[in-house]
Amino acid sequence: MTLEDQELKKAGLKVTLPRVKILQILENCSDRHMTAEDIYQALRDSDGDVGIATVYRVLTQFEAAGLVERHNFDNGPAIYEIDRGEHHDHMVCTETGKVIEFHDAEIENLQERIAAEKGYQLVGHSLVLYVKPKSS
Amino acid sequence: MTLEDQELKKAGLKVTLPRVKILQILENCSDRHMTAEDIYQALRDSDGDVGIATVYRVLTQFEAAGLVERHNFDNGPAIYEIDRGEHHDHMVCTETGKVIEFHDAEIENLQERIAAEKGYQLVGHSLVLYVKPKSS
DNA sequence: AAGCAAATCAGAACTATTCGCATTTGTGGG
DNA sequence: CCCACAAATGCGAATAGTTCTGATTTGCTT
Repeated sequence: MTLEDQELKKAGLKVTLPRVKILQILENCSDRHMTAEDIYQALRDSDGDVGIATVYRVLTQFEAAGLVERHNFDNGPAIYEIDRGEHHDHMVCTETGKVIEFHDAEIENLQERIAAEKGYQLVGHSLVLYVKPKSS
Repeated sequence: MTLEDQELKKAGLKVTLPRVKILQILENCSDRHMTAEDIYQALRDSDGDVGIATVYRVLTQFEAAGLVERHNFDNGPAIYEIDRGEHHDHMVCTETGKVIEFHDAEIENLQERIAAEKGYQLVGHSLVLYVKPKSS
């Protein structure tokens, strides 16, 4: 029983081949941020016959189970990353496409305060900074 | 020559019926935030025969001309609003769908600083707070 | 090892948006 | 004021991303 198997069990999900493989791909990918299509290609390149529909279905379940997070940058496809329990926001380089994670406690606090000022309770947020290399 | 006509001329766009009507709809809509489909329906209800493709085309041109702003909330359709030149971010009520605008100079500054710290220059950002009524 | 619910596959369907092309519509020049 | 011509439009088809459907397979329970 591998580590991935245990994670799936813990999440109350049956341990199937597609699920294990997708979890491994997400854990081993270099920059931690992949689209469903990226994962589908990675599966295809390695061996198996996993349909794109399964990739989406599994990712949605993983999200519901708290194993991965889904983000929507601008208008492209959604990107997925392993949820390590450390909340962070993203910065995307408009020239290289590079994704950088960051966390700022002050911004988080201000968000709470702004919601409260308008009579609401914050339940979530999405913050993406679009940036370019300093000198260009 | 109406006000809308002048705005279009100033933006270097030919004054056509679809463009004038779409601009009016956006200016008169109650909460200032509409999807392309909303606008298409509003046109349909009033009278004319404007295709959905034209609605999208015109909105894209308006955006390029700085007349409207497009925003992508989560994974639904894009929403459009008249650009009054006052930058603001959005808060969306997860229960009522209500959209509330806000602006916070401090958050804006922090964003600049964070980008700079990582060696980048901020070129844009997207911040959406998902909220619910305080007592529920 | 058998049974059964859960998961998967392939392909169709769906939503949001854009494209191609034949037709129509504004606009500047005469 | 009218004409010509580029620009804009309408419609339907195309695309991208994602979800659904229904028949088949797979993994957990005993």
